[in-house]
Amino acid sequence: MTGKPRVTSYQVAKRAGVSRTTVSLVLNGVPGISISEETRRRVLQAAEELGYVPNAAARSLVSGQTLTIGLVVSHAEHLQVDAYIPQLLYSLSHTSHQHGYRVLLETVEDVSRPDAYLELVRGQRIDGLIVVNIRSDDSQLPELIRRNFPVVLIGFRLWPGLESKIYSVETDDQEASERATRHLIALGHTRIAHITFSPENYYATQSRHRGYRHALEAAGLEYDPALVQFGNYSAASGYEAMQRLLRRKPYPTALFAGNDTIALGAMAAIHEKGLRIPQDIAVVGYDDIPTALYMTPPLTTVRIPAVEQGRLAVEMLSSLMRGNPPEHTHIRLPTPLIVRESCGARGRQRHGEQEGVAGS
Amino acid sequence: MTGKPRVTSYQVAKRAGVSRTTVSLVLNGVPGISISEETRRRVLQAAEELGYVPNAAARSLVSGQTLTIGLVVSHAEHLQVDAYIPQLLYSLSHTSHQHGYRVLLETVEDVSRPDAYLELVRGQRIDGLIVVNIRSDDSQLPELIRRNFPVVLIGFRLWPGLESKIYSVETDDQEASERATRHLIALGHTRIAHITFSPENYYATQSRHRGYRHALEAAGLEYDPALVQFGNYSAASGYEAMQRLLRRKPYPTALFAGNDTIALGAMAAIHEKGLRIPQDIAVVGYDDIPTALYMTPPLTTVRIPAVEQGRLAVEMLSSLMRGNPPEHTHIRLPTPLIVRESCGARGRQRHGEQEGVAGS
DNA sequence: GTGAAAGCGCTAACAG
DNA sequence: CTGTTAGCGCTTTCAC
Repeated sequence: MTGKPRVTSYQVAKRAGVSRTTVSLVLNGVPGISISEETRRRVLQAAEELGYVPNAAARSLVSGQTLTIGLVVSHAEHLQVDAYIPQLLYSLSHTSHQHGYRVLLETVEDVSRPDAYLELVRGQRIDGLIVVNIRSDDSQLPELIRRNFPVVLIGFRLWPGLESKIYSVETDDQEASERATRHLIALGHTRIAHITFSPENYYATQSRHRGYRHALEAAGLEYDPALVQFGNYSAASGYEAMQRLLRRKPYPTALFAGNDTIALGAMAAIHEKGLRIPQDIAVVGYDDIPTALYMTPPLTTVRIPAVEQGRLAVEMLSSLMRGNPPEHTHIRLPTPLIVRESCGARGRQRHGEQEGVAGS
Repeated sequence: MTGKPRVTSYQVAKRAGVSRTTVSLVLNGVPGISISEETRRRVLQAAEELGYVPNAAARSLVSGQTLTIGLVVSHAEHLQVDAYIPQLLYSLSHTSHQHGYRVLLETVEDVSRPDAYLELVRGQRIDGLIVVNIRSDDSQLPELIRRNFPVVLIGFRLWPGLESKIYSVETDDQEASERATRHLIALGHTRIAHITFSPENYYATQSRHRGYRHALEAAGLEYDPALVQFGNYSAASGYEAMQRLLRRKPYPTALFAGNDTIALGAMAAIHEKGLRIPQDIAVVGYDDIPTALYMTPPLTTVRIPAVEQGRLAVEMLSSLMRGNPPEHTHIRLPTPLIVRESCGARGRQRHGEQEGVAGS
C-alpha cells in the first residue's frame, strides 16, 4: 500500500558501507567515540539521501524516553468558546517544539473520564505532563506527583502538604480578583455583580469568586448572593446571566465578569436593554484576551500573560524531564489590571494609546 | 527516581500465574482463541491491581501502528488570536479520542520549517495526518498523498491531478464569499471594501478574495484595489486596516471582512470614527465564531461548521487508516450566510431570536 | 575505529 | 487451551 519500503538504519548502513552500529553512533553524535571524518560523511549522506528518520517506537523502547509532552486540558469545552486556552496552547506547542519535544494533546471533557491521561503515563507514551485547568477533584495527579513523575501545573498550586514537590506557573487569581473588584469600589460602586463559570471542581472559578467576595467585605459592602450568577465561560452564558441580573431592580451599577468572553456576552445584554457602558453599568473582565481591546467599549480587564505562562511551563518541565530540577518550584506571574473604557475610570480614547495599569 | 518499578506484562503474568502470551491474548481480546473464564478473570484482575498499561513503544514497534493522529496546523499564530481553529481543534481532539486515537499536535509557524511534520511520518510516530490551513506552497504533502499515506485535508481541495487520491472536508470559500458580497450588493451597496489576511501561500485567503471580486464584477461594479486591505487575521490588523480605509473619502458603505475577528477590529475602528453600523457602514464577517452573535451589533457572517468539519475529518481518516477507503473522497459542507444586524438587512432584535439565513 | 550480539516490551507464529 | 520462541528497529556494551 505504501509506495516506498520503510527505510531503517540497516538500509543506511548498507548504503554507506558500514554497520548499523556506526550509523547509530554517527547520527546520534555519541560523544567520546571518534569516527573517521570520511565514514561520518558517508553515513550522513546516505541518511540524507534515503530520508532516514529513526523509528520512534524502537528508539523509545530502548531509551525509555519518548521526547513527548502530554498536555492535559480539562474542561476542554473551553476551547470552543474562549480565547485564553488557545493562546496558552499556542505558546505551549511552540516552546515545546523549540526544545525538541512533541506535544500529545489530551483533552478532557466534563463528561469523560478525568484520569484518561494516566494511561499516557502508564503506557509510557509521554515523558512529562503539563496540566491546564486543574480540577480540584482530580485524585490521580497528587499520586503521580508524589511518585516524581514530571508534572507542571498551570494556573494554581494545590494540595497542601505536597508543595515542595509541585512545580507550577501560577497567577494569584484571588488577589487579582480582589484588586479588580476594589478598583470598581474605588470608582464609587456599591452594587457590583459577579458572573462566573460553573464553580464545581474548578480552582480558577473558586478563587475569582472568593477574591470578589473578600474585596466587598473588606470595603464593608454586603455580599449579596442575588448579585452572583453562574454561567459556563461562554459568551452565551454571560449574556443569559446578565439578563437574569437585569430582571431585578435596582440594577447593579457594575459587573465583574469571570472572564472576558462572559463579559462580552454580558455587554451585549446590557446594550440590548438600552443601558450604557460604563455610564449605567461598568464592566471589568478577566484574562485580557486579544479581542478585549476591540470590544465596545474596550474592556477593562485583568491580564493573564498566557504566552509567557506557556513558555515558562515548558521550560520548567523540560528541566524536570532532564533530571535537573528547576530552581524555583513555583513561578508566580503578575496579573496587572488593564484599565480601558468599560470601567469608566478613563474617558474615551483612541485604541493603542497608552493603557492604564491600576495600582493595588 | 520513579517510585514504582515499571509494570510489564511479565509482572502481570507472574501474578496471574500464566505466561505472557496468555496475558496478551486476554488483554487484547484476540478473537478465535478461547481461554478459560477462570484464567481470563485472573489475568484481568492482576492487570487491574497493578495498573498495567502495555508499553506503547513496544506495542507499536511490533504492530507497526501508533494509534496516533498527527494534527498539522499551519499558520499556527492563528491560535493566539482567532477562534476558528480552536473550535476545530476541540472537535478534532474530541472525536479522535472517541475513535481510540491520540492526537499529536504539530503547529507550524510561518517562520518554521513547513515540513517538520514529515519527520512524524518518517519516524512512524503517527498513522495518519489531518491538515488544517493548508499552504499552497507545501511541496511535501502531495508526495505523501501520492504514496498513499493517510491524509485528510480540512478546508480546501488542491493540486489538480491528484484529486482522486485526496480526501478532504471542504467548504467552498469562494462561492460563500461571492454570496456574502452579493448580499451586500443586493442591499444597495456599491462601495464595498474587503479586508483579508496576508494572501501568500494561503488558500482560504485567496478564494475569499476571489469570491468578493467575482461578485462585484458579476454585478457590473468596478473592482477597486484601494478598497482592499490586507491584515493578518487578528482583530488588531482589522482595526488598522479599517483605519486605512477610513482615511479616504468617500467612505466605503460596506465591508466584507475575511474573518469575524478582523470584522470585530474593523467595527471598533468604525465606532471610533463616530460612524454607525450598519447605517453608515454595513459589515459582514466570515466563520461565525461563537462570539459573533454578541458583537455590537451582532455580526452577519458566513458560517463554517467547524465542529462538524472536525468530526467528519477524523471519521474519514479513521477509515483510511483502517484500510477501508471512505465512500466519498470529498465532503463539501454548506456555509450559510447568517444574517444578523451588522449588515442592515434586518432591524434590531433580541439575541436568540430566529436568525436569518440568506438565499443564494 | 568498527562490527557482532544482546535486549528494551510486546505480539504472533507455532508447538505442545 | 497454554507456553516457547522469534523478531519488530534501535542503542549499547563488549570484543576484534
